[in-house]
Formats: sequence, C-alpha cells, structure tokens
Amino acid sequence: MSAPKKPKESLTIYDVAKRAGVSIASVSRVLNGLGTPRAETRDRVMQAVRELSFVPDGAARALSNGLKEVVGVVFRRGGEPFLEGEDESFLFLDVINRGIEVGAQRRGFDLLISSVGYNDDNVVGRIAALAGKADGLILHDRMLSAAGIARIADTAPVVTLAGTPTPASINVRCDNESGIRMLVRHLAIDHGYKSLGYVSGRADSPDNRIRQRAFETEAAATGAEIDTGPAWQGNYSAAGGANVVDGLLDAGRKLPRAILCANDQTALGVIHALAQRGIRVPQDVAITGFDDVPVARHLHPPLTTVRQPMQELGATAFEVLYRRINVGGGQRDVVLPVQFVVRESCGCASSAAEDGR
Amino acid sequence: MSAPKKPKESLTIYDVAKRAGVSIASVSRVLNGLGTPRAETRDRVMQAVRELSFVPDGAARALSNGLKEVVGVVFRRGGEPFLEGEDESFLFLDVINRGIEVGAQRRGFDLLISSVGYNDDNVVGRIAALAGKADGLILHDRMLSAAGIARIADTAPVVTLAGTPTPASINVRCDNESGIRMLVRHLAIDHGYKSLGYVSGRADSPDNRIRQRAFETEAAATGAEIDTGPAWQGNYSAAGGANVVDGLLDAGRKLPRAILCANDQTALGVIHALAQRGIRVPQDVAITGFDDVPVARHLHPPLTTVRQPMQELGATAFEVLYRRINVGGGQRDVVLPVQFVVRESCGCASSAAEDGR
DNA sequence: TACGGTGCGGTAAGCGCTTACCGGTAAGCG
DNA sequence: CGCTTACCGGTAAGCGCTTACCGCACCGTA
Repeated sequence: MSAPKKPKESLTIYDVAKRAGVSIASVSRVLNGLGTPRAETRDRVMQAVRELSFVPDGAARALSNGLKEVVGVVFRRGGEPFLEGEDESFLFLDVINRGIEVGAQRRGFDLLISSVGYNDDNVVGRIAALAGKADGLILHDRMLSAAGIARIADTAPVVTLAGTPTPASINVRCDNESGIRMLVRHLAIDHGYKSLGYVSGRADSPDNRIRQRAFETEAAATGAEIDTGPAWQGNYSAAGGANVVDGLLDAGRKLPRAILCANDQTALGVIHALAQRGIRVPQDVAITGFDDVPVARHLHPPLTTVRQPMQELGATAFEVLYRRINVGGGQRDVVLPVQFVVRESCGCASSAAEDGR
Repeated sequence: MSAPKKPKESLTIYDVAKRAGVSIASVSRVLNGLGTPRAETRDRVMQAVRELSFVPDGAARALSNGLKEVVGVVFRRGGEPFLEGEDESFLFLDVINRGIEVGAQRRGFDLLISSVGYNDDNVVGRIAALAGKADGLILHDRMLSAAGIARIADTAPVVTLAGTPTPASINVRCDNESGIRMLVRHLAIDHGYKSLGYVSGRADSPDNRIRQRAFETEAAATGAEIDTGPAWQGNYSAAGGANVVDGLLDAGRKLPRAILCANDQTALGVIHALAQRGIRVPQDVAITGFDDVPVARHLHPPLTTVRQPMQELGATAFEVLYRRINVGGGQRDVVLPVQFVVRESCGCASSAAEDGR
C-alpha cells in the first residue's frame, strides 16, 4: 500500500504531483482549497499526500505568497533564574503569551518567541533579525525606545503591549484610568476614606505612570487628601511594597486611611509588612491591588483589586497585528476594559459581592 | 543624509544593491561575511543597508539555502488556565524552554512555539504544519505516539524530552535511574529504613515508569521491604500525593518508614497530608522528592530530593537537534546526570551537607 | 610590450511554492 | 450536428535570496 521510498532529501510538491499523476498546480490548489477540482483529482492528490506524508515547505510558501504566518513575540526575562518573586511575573507574561497564541491559532499563525535579558547587547539587532522571519512583531512592555520601534517598524508591523503608541506602532493596554478611578471612588466615596496613598510600580513603566496620574487626578476630584513623594516608590515586587511601608513607618510618618498599590504583588508585600507591625487590614488601613493574580483571592484579607483581562490582552494584540498585516491602518491606541473586583481588603464585608461569572 | 523613500512594499537586496552601486551578489556576500570584498565595497553596502534599514527576508533565505534557523517546540498546556498547581508545571516547562532558547540563540536559531491542549483534535496535523516551518522539532513529554513521531520525523528531525527514543527520534532525559538509586540507597542503607514506598506520577509518563522500575529494582537489591499497588498511584500533583496518603491511612494500612515521591510536587502534598494527621516528617516517616523545584528548600522540613538540570536539559535538546540537522546521526538516547540533594526530610540533621556549588 | 595569474564582483540559475493565464475537453444551445 | 460557453488543469513566471561560474582588470613577470 504505502511504499514511501527513501525521503531522500526533501520531498516536494513535484513528487506529490508525479505520484498523483497531476500537475503541481493541482496539488497546490487542492492543498489550499482553491478552485474547484474534480473529486477524483482531489482524492488522488490527497492520497498521494498521505502516502508520502508530504508537508509543504513553509519558507517556499512564505516566499511565494508573501505571508509567513508567523508573528514574533519579544519579552524581557529576569537576569537570574529563580529570582524571588519571578514566578509571578513569569506567569503574567505566560498568560498573555498564551492569549497571543490562542489568537494566532485561529488564523493559522505560529509564535516565534524570543526573550531578551536585561543586559543583553544589540537588542535592536536581535529583534530586527526576528522581524525578518515574521510577518509582524508583538513587543511586551518596554523593549525598545520609540526610535528603536520606528527602526523595526518599517520592516514589519509592530504592536506593543502595555506601552505607549508611537507614530510607527500600535499599543494595546488595559484601561488603567478606569480601574484606578473605580478604586479611588470606591475608597473615597463608598467607604468615605479621607486620606489616600499610592505605592507606585517601576518608574519607567507606562502602565505605572498612567495609574499614578489617574490616582492623583481622581483623588483630587473626590477631595481626598493624598500622600505622595519618593518614599512611595515601589517596583512592582512584594519586597518593594514592604519597603515602602517600612520606610514610611520608620520615618515616623502616619499612613493614610487607604493605600492603592500599583499591582497585586506590591499589595501582597504591603499587607505583609503591615501585619508585621500589627496594623490591621482593612480596619486600620485599607489596601487595594491591581491585576487580580490568582493568589489575590486567597490573601488575608482577600484582596480588592482590578482584573486585567490578560489572556484577552494577548489575543487582542494578535488580532490587531493581524489586521494591520492584512489591511494596514487601524487604531493606534487600543484599550481593553478592566473589571472591578470587590473583596475584603478595602473594608467591604465578607459577604460583599464577589466577582461575578 | 538618510532619505529612506517610502518603504513601499518590501525592500529587497536589489534596492540595497542599487543604492550602493554594486550587484546583489556583493550585497549578499557582505551581509554573510563570505568572500573577500574590498573595503570600499563593504562600506558602501553597509551604509546602504543602514540607510534603508534593510533586513533580509528569512523566508527567501531559508528557501535558498535550505536552513530556516527555526526550531519548533511543542508542549502540553492544561485545559483550564489557573488550575490549581498549574503554576508549578508552567514554571517547569518554562525553565526547559528557556534552556532551549539559550542553546538556540548560540546558533542564531529562534523558537517557534506551539502549545497543545489536552483535548485538541488533529494534534498530528498541527505539529506537521509546524514542522513545515522549522528545521527540526523538540517535543515535550508525551506529545505523540511512536507512530505519530515516525510520521513527523520524515519531514523534520525530532527530539523528544523526557520520553523514550524511537527509531525515528532522539530522546533527551535525565538519569532517573541514578537519581532513584541514590535516594533508595541513602534511605535504606545510610538511614537503615527497612520499609519503603513510592508514590507514582502519571501512569503514562515514561519518566515515571523508569523511576518506579528503578525504585523496585534498587529497593529489592538493598533488601528493603516495599509497599506497592494501585493505592500508590499519584499524578505528579500535590493533590495526588495527598490523596495517596489519605487513601492509605483511611484503609488502615501502615505506612512504610520512608516514602519516595515521583516529584517534589507530590512530596509537597504528601507532607501536607501527613502533617494533617499529626504524623511527623522525618521522625515517623521520611519523605523524598524529585526535581528540586525552587520551593523544595523552603518546605518544613526542607526536602531531600534529586535535582534535574532543567535548563541544561533544554539546551542539550537543542544542541542534539542542531547536530542532527546539520550532520545527521548521533546517539538516540541522551541522558543527563542528576544531582543528589540532601536536606532534612530524609532524616538527616539540619547541619547536613546542603547542596554544593 | 605582451602574457599569465590572481582576485574582486557580476550574471544567472535555482530553492519550493502560488497563481495568472491559456488551451483542451465536454456540455449546452440553436 | 456544429458552434459557443464553462470548467478543469497544465505551463510558466516569479517571490528574494544564495552561490557556482565566469569575465575582467590589474598586477607581476619575461
């Protein structure tokens, strides 16, 4: 039945055509479902394909029709494996990447993945090389300066995640402003807390800057008193959050009634540090996070936070890129809605609305 | 200075050649560092490349020289995101993938990543498509039957991780036998425990089968009494480990003096379940794991286990594949050494040798 | 001055595929 | 029964690159 010779070098569409007794054009058409081949033709081709277990060469295909069906994904990786707390950020990126993959699979695309260390040299070169192998690029976080993006972008379309749009690239992020606004209103209005603080994330993170600004604006709008300054500088890690609390307290400063944290990770550290000092959450100080990572609901008390649709973020990034690859144009700043998740760390009772769905 | 026209469609080596006033062959040679171009020629090409920010098309290159410089990596993903305990397995795969990436980067290769759900259909088809876009494939764990592998393997070289070698593929794994042997000897001889048990991993895992067999062989060799049977069936998860303990105890069976667990995750569950019942580790029952995941050293008591060189596993898988792509042949069963890590869960004192390096 | 040697650089073929274009056959119509 | 129309399916032209091969210019030598 099946007598696959030696698959010598690589077998091509010509081999299939010969075996099926048709032309290469027919083979191609059958394989791509174009035209209206006769049933017999189709069957003979399919059978030959099966017998030879032929798989068309992606490169040739890409060259011929100008579509590689590959998107490059670039992200930062920590310097050392197993750095404390890295597990979480791993997970974070991973969920987003999975989202990209899901989106990609719908369109028959695959992911060309490349991570970059914090102190790798020639990052632009590496990314450029990647661009040559892909139809478009998705860059996590802050991989490149606007100039760097511009340079890459005239090779291949670029979508950034949680960055800022540039003339040459599209950015996809979630609606940080609304998230912070909901948090602030809930604390200042629903709970009536009169003083608020914000433990920031990494200073160079666009997401963080937006959150901080939204915090200040909204807090001012509600008339709450806000506490700021360099002492509030965190770095997205639990250790960073704990540091801020310790620094504040050691300096003898009085904590505000409620503290928003740049992300859940930070909130975790803050809550921990407060517990060490015997300060109760939420009775003495209310705490909120941002992201809604899986452990958020298992903290004591369960963390009130804002859910980022991470997987959707990835899927959307892909979809936006896909559209850009095929038709061009489109919106440059894509913002996804977030979901307010009320638990107990804000002072709500345990029976309060748990997140839906 | 730089007047990059509109990068209309895509710019090619012809555009560069024209701008530099040389032929496309010279451009190609300069770009690939072949031949001995005059300094002037080289400079003009380089300048033109810079001015146009030209990046050669990977597909054309691949088609022309038969090397895509891409390896496909396929792994299983859990059905649902955030399933309990998935974080760990994520991490596990991730570290291996990072290892592959490190190896790949050394050779200028990139990773084409594709995950497969537990109940996706047409997995073979998806993997075949991936094979068409890559120079070779690395398959995690049990992605495919031997027949499936054979089918893929005459399209592209295949390396499996923690599987078993087949006539058509190479397998890379760590030395499970030695690991188990060291564990058993340490428990049976050094500590003199007379009865041993093994909480297994997933039944279909080659790694697990090898570990179980090694356990039985080695335990018999030391003359220790061993306890086995379906009640000892775990699944690599903490819950699975806890289940085994609960099942055994609820059935009124007496636990052996020492229990080896198929992996650290399982050990974690076992220790937890024992603690619940007031059974002390290691005083009443000694426990060991396998893998040495990061948390292993932070358990109470710190876990005695065997370290798998995960990153190296990935890097080796790549290197083996790379060699196979370029020259063919090579060993079919590659085994990496493991490292015995003595901590306290086996009954050793806390001052005992912590892992070296 | 004429000839061979050396080496840079250009021309062209071809990698495996898609697809525009066209010719041949069969079915539909007068 | 002959001509038109449709419909398949084959032929061939690239896609952007690498590289074998060859010509030319310039040097050294006689």
